[in-house]
Amino acid sequence: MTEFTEQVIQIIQSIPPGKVLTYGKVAAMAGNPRGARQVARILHSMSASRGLPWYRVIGSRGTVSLPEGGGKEEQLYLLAGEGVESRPDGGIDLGHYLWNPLSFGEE
DNA sequence: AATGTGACGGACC
DNA sequence: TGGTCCGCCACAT
Repeated sequence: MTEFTEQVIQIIQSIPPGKVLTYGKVAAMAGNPRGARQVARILHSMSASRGLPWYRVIGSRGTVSLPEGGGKEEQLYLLAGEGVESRPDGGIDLGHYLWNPLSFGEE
């Protein structure tokens, strides 16, 4: 368990309902602006971990990376349940739902 | 030890 | 506006 991994998990758990973050943002906040793929890897690996709102993490353009039938619908459903409306094409309006961390930096 | 891959991102054409 | 290519990093073969 690296520090980066811990940070990523903390950050994801800190995302409030109704908001989302992109892989790149999470990676940057965790201290590695180039670690988007690692974030993805962690999510893929830790998705089993309960309490981890993996579905609040989406692509940099507000797109869900999961393929249809592979969890995409579930993710959109969960987000919709928190008020995050996705467009018919599955895209999400980042300008409206992207979480703007005011003061993150403890723990 | 070397090579290939991927829940990604950004630059280019 | 859309499709490709390249860079990054950890993990699996």
